[in-house]
Amino acid sequence: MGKTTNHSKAIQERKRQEREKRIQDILNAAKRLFFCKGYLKMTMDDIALEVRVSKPTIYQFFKTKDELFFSLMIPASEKTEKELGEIERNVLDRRYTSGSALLHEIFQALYSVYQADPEAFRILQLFQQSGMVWALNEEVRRNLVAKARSTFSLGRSILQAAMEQGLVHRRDIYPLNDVIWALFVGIVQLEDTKKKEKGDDRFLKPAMEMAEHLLIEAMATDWSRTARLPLEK
Amino acid sequence: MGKTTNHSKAIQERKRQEREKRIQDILNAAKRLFFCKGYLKMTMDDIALEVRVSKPTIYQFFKTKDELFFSLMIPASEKTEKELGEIERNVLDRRYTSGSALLHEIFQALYSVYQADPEAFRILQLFQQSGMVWALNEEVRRNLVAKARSTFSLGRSILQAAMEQGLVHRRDIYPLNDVIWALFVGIVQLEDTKKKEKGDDRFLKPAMEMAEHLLIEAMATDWSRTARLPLEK
Amino acid sequence: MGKTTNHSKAIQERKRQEREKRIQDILNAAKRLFFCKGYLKMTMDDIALEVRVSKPTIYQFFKTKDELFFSLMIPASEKTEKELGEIERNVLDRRYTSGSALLHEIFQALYSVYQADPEAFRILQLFQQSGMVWALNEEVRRNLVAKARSTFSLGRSILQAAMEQGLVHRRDIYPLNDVIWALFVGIVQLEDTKKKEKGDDRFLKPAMEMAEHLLIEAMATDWSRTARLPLEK
Amino acid sequence: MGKTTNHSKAIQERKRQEREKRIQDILNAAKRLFFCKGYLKMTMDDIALEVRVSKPTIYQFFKTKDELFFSLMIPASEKTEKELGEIERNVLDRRYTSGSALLHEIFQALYSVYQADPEAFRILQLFQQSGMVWALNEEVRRNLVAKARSTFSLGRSILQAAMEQGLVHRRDIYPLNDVIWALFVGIVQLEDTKKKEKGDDRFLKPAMEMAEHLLIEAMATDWSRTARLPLEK
DNA sequence: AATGAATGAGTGTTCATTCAT
DNA sequence: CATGAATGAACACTCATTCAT
Repeated sequence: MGKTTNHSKAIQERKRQEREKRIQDILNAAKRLFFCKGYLKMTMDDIALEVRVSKPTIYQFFKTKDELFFSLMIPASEKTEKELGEIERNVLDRRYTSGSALLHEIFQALYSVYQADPEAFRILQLFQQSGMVWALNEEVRRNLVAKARSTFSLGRSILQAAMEQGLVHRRDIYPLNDVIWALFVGIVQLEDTKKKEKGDDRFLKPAMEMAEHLLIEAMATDWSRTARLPLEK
Repeated sequence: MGKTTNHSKAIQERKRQEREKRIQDILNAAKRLFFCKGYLKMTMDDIALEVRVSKPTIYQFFKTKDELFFSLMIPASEKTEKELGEIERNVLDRRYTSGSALLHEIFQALYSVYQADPEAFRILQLFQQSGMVWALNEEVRRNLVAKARSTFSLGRSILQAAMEQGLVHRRDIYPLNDVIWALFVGIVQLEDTKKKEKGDDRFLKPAMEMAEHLLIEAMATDWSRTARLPLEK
Repeated sequence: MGKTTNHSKAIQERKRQEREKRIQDILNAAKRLFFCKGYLKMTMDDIALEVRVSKPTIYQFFKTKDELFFSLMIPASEKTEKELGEIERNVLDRRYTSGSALLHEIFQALYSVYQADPEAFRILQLFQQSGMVWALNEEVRRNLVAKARSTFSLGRSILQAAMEQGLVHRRDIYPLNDVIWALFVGIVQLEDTKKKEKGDDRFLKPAMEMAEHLLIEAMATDWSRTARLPLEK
Repeated sequence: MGKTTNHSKAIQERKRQEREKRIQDILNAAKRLFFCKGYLKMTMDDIALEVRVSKPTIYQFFKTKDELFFSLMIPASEKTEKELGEIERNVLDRRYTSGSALLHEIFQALYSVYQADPEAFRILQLFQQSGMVWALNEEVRRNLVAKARSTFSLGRSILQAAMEQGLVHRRDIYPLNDVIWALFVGIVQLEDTKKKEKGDDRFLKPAMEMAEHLLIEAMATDWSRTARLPLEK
């Protein structure tokens, strides 16, 4: 009997893995197609064809097209939360000795999220910005909005602590947080547009570095007076 | 005979006006619907229903859906060009005595474009960012891309002159220009998303001001050393 | 008063002529377009554009699209009737001394109708054969059918007389008449198809001559025994 | 296990058959409607309604309306080729001892194609003659034109051999071939028109026989001198 | 008489989603 | 589980025809 159990356990495990793999295949295909054709122009047929699976099979894993696309965004969303959560912990533990170091880390965090899964990141943006969010199920949407809220809250918390520790100049936290986020997102989008047009993304990195520099100059207490001159050629 | 002429002239004039008005009505409805439902989800039927006109009537004025939507973007695009063009002329004429004044003016310009027609502005962004540009006619798209290019080129030209005149710190112009534009666009989008969620836009102004402040601090030569402290509460 | 009358008469006359010309222009444009695009694919807009007249103006002269196209066929139809009528009169007057002469004349008649207005001739065929006739008004259709009937009746009458005069071998008149007509029409259509494909109509004439030859050989009493051999190379 | 295999095989077979039947139903409905309304006036809705199937179901089997209608013509086209091919083989094998026998066979062949599927035959004609061919896909059209070319070539080949064997009088092969084809097609069309008008096709057979007779008289070497008189009543 | 503008009623085609097997 | 087949509901775009002027 033990044997049987082990055997069937092993089988079950294999099945689970296959299932997992199938789901991943579908998500990857969906992601790829999302960028070739856009959300509305890409069809379930397209995905099914790409994964070489029948359409109903996709519906076995995802109740609707919307849900499928929501699933695309989860990893990026969670990684953002994780990365910012870590920075928050660090700043609350007073691990940063300068504003520039902190800001660098924040930018690194956001950038690493983007790097880890650029497409997921852009999907997240696009969904939010294009109003597609409103086409989603109530449930799916609430989830998405909750995640976004939590991310923003994390950002404010970090800034709050940083100001209290004198790492960055004091400012109104709400708009400051918005501006940092907007700056990052704006660059990603702009460079994304360029990439689509010109086919290369060599502009993203310099823009990111420039953004980080400007932000540090404007915000970090350790930078303002001393280290400026070398930057000017 | 003079009477007749006047009469028919008057009639023609009225007809022209009615035509113009009808076009405006269509454009307005399209704009509104664009934000309720998005480009692809909104149909020509929707528009026709809203304007209380038959579908073919719309096709009398706009050859295709694409063309209709392109028409939506023209005013914002042209206003941007005009405003930045003026600033360029001013900076070439050395009318600005400080970097902060120039940067303030740039932000004002962009902001005024946005204010004049917030929806058109967002459409412009959305089209570019969502890849819908690629669904447009070759001709329409080329036009759009050309406009964007010209705007960016204008921005770089302004920065170039400003650096040469010592108004702003020297930096690599390309990414700097990108970052400024991205910052502005990012804020508009972010606040736009918020607005959709919460229904008010009281967050836009503070974010804009914050962005301007940060930019001036980081870029303007007249600000760096002296005027910082008062800003910190 | 006489003067006035003359004057206004002249004006009326001019107007009538202009009207006539306009109608001709419309018919010509319609004919041309009919062959470029086919009946259903060609639109009233197309015609209006080609004649540089507004659409309602066309409706002033032709109640419906159908009527317009019916008008296209009238001349060919009438010419056929006239030509065959003349041959009938000749044969009844015993003007033909040989079957070959008569058959040659019949073929000449049909061919001349075709030559006079090849497009009208083909329209006539196409309408009949494609079943478009059934889309026409009852009235218009009846007219068309009546014309066709009269043409066929004329043909039979000619054959009848020719047989009685010993010009052609005796045969069942109904199918014979049909076969002659079918042969002629079949050639026109076949060569028409070829022309569309290859762009030249140099095949029509030889085919016609061949058809005439064969018909004469098979039908004419004056040919059967004697004149065959020279035809064989 | 054998059972299972058999079972699933049987199921698959049944499914294939049902599919085949559905396709046939669609083709039949299309054919019928083609003659009621013509190609352009008949809609996919009409067909769907007739087959009592939803429109998308039709699109599962036929990519476009064009393709559907092209499919209508294939059988007739292929049967023509097959029948003429057989005759060609026979004549090359010197199986025919008289021109009249050969010509009779040719007419029989064409007539049998027509009989097997009169509507398909007429569609073939109509498409070619109405210029609808030009509305088809490049690919579909090329296919059609190729088939037609091959049929004509076959006809010429037969005539060539027949002349060389002294079965028929020597003539210019190209126009002769055209004339035979035109005669046959012309009769079908003419009688088709009559049928539509009067509702019966009792005129087709006599006309066909008359055509065959005339052709044999004019062409066959074995007929010319002797057997004529009995034909005359 | 002539026309600019308007429209009702289609067209072919697509797609997310659901069953029956 | 997986799938072939089916479909309701749209959608962009067209066209013959009619008014108001």
